[in-house]
Amino acid sequence: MANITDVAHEAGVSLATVSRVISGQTSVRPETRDRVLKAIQKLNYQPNALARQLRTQETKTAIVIVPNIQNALTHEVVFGIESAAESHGYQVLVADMRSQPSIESHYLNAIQQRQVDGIISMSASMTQKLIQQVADQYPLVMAVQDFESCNIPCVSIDNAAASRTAMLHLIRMGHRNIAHITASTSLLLYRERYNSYCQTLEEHGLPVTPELIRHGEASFEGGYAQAEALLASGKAFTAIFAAGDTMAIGAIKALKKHGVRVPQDCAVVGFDDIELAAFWDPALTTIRQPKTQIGQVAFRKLLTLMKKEPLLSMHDILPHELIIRESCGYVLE
Amino acid sequence: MANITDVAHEAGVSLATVSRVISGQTSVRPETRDRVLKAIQKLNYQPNALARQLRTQETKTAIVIVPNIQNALTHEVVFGIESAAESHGYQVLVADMRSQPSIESHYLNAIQQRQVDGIISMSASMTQKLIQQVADQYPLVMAVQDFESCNIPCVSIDNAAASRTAMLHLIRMGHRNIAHITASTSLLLYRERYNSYCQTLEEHGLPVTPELIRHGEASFEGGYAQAEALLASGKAFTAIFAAGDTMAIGAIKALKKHGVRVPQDCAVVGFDDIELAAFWDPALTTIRQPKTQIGQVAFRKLLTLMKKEPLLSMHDILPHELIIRESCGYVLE
DNA sequence: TTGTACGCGTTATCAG
DNA sequence: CTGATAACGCGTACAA
Repeated sequence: MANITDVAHEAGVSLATVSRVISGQTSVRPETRDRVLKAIQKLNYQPNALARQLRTQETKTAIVIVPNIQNALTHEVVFGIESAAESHGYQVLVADMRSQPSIESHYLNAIQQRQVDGIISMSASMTQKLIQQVADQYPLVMAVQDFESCNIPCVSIDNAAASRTAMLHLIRMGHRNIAHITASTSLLLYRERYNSYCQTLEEHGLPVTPELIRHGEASFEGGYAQAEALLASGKAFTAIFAAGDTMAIGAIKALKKHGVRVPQDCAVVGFDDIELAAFWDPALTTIRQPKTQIGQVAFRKLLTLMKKEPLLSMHDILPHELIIRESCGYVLE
Repeated sequence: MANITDVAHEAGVSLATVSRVISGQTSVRPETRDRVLKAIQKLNYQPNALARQLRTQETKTAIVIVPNIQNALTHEVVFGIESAAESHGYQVLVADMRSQPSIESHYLNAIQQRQVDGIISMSASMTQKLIQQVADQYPLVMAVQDFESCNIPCVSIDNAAASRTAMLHLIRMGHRNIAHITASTSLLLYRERYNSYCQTLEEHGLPVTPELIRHGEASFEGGYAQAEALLASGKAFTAIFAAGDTMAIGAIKALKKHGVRVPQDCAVVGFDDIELAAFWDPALTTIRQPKTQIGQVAFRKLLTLMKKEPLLSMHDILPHELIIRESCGYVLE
């Protein structure tokens, strides 16, 4: 494979000139430039990225850590990151924690070994202390997920407000016994949604019934199991607020299985607005996160960090949206 | 950030010795080794991957091209690739064509610029000529997808045999009017399934009805639209063989919407066995591809290519499996 | 067993 | 506008 010296030789110039032609930064005499370009063509020359990166000390690459790329939410955010990255000449490298559970060390290595210039993390499952340490040393921004009272740049929606939106929708439709299906509140994101659920209930003088709150796995199966547990508890409820669409969908399946009609007998509202939400039967009423936008903003934030420019804000809050479909029935404003 | 020279200085040895300690190849006197290790610890030294790669001329990285990582099938295969890669000390870089439609040039660049050592492609959407060219020059293996009469290493199931299995299941259950929902036969994989559908029908003296064969998009919506077209055609059918689970699921939804019960009024069999297949209502009877295994075998094949060892076989055919669930009713052997 | 010196392929500085 | 040359950080013959 041809290298820059070969090209220089072929074009009858010094390798410095070839470099100049490639970078296009400084001016080169048109005829010289043409000769070089011809030589590049002829030898099918491609600059060696490694050598360039070693020299410039930057890889133009960001790594993004995701809990599970299979997750529809994650995927859209990554899409946003990639589109923003591409328009700035950056590559992105996706590290899926599902494939490599010891990803902490893995991505730490990636940045310490200078293989990437920055990190976007959508996972909050490692210790806050560790990630804070990394964030102190290297460009890092959290997306979707966040930590409590920390000093790490972050892009997300206002989970408390979004949950409140969902709950108000349910309450406005006359529901008084509203159950909550969620995942582990060790993740701030679920904690915020849970707290907001309780608070909104209280604000409206509605009871917070422990039996109607179930924590489980954030998956189809998790939602299914939790809905069954709800049914088995014997406590009456006419609505479920699920802290994620997969759980909501699982719950709907369980309800249907047990002869509970959705939305007639029980309304369900989800969270995230994954692709399947619109296709499920009944179509899911849910809170939409601006997934692509979160990704784009996160990358731009990372970019200013990588350029060592000052951040305008530590935490960017993007707007959420209530998407009304079939699973709650309709409400006329 | 400390480099190897700093460590050498700290340990009072030459940088060559440090390098030896790190690689562990040649022998170093135990006390010297200890001094070096201490220095590494103290300075929190991490070798610069770029410099190392530039020097050794290999990145220990493979790139995998996927049409859409969101696809459940794709994702499992990638998982298999990653697990095999990890156990051999390789990293894998996933390039999603959805994010970067001009991926051809992209991955070509990646390997030409020496950023990766090999390629696994799950996409057959670029021209065969181009990919053949690349395969001639660099380590490349196809997975899941394939090209006709080409000379590119490949790992997949036997699509014709698998379709036959699905069709035989339907025929054995007494179906005589079987429809086929599939995607564009410009992809060999769908062409093989389609041909096998026709052939199996003919073998059993059953009619091949053009109106009962619909080509569309391989998605929920595609399957939905195609099933509606089937219904609208007025031709009678009691079963559908869908060339993909997403299409099968979309079709089931359309059938239900139009009052056709599955499996009582119409049986449906899918292809791939994606995660949702088991969770959909009714649970989908389908052909399972050994997704993880395909990935693992593909990586091992790539590895022998990268090591410049001879390939034992050009095309590895892995076994498929008929998974019987609810969407066809049950058959007693 | 250890150290010296060169080269991997670039970019950047400094003369000319 | 162009050319020589010094890094970037590492691995490895070769010599000691």
